[in-house]
Amino acid sequence: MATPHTHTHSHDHGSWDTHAADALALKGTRRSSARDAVVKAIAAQDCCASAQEIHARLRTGGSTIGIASVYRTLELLHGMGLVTRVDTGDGVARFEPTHPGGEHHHHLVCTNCGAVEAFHDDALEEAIHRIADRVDFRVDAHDVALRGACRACR
Amino acid sequence: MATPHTHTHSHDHGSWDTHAADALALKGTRRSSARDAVVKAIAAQDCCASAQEIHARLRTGGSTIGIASVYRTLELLHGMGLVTRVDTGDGVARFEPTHPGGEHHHHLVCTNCGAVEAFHDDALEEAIHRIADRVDFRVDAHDVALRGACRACR
DNA sequence: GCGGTAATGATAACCATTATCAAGTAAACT
DNA sequence: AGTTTACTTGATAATGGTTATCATTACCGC
Repeated sequence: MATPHTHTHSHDHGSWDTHAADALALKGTRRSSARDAVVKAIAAQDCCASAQEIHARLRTGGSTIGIASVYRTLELLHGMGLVTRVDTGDGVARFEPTHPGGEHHHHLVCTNCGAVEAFHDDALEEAIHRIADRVDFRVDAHDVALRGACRACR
Repeated sequence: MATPHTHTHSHDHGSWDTHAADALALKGTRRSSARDAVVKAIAAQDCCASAQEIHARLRTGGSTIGIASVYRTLELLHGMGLVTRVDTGDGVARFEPTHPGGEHHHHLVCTNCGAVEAFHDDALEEAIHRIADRVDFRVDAHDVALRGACRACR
């Protein structure tokens, strides 16, 4: 039923890397260091990150990538469904890898400090699938956010 | 509790209109035409609307309200929990009345044309309440968005 | 190697949202 | 009623994330 969620940040994220590379090759995009860097950065994320955060992380790591390339790559990946956009409510778009297997998580957002945690729940997924079947809408994706106070802010 | 001011007294207990007016009076805010106009506009909404949309609607209706007052009022109402913020993913914040009874809906967002529809589902609410009980987080609110293609865009 | 062109990085432009501030006004107090 | 106080307003400047522009770079088929 409900699995406790702790991001171990191990090899369960490893396949997204090649999945994304394959999809990009199939689409016929050229190879570039900027795009590679962003894809690699996203593959290393355990949860969502904003364009600015990814950019800062890369620059700190010695890259000379421009912020525009980060936004461009995120837009490209998002359009291809390789990345999921997460809105935490502060007006900043965050992104995280979309796993090919379909497994994903949702978010707990602290309205006080802005912290974001992930969780997964099968009953929730089941309920959403049932809804998708009955509405007059082709549902491609879904996202859920629970808002409140994290342990530290409570 | 006799309010010393003349305002359309609706005896419809549970309506958002009077609920909001009571909450504002309790908080001790002054009465102003700008705030009244925004509250009235929100009360008339069936679903979410952005600050700019509310502003445009009011100006079209002859009001001289400034955009800043719309944002200020929305911020005030949101802080009081009278209004719910909805992020549809296009980077603009939308708001809709938070009903005192707790009944609420979620959204179907068309990723093609941006249309937003509302839906409600008891099983979904039940699943979310169960999650709220088990996580190490004080959950105050939640929102769900199903994304895809609406009937017209499909 | 060459050439066409996708992709880049710097930066200007864009736009929703916020902050500022002088003027307006509701409520309290004579 | 007049006065005072400070909350509120509307116009506008400032902020900040995101997007568009553009000259330059560099990938890749030939």
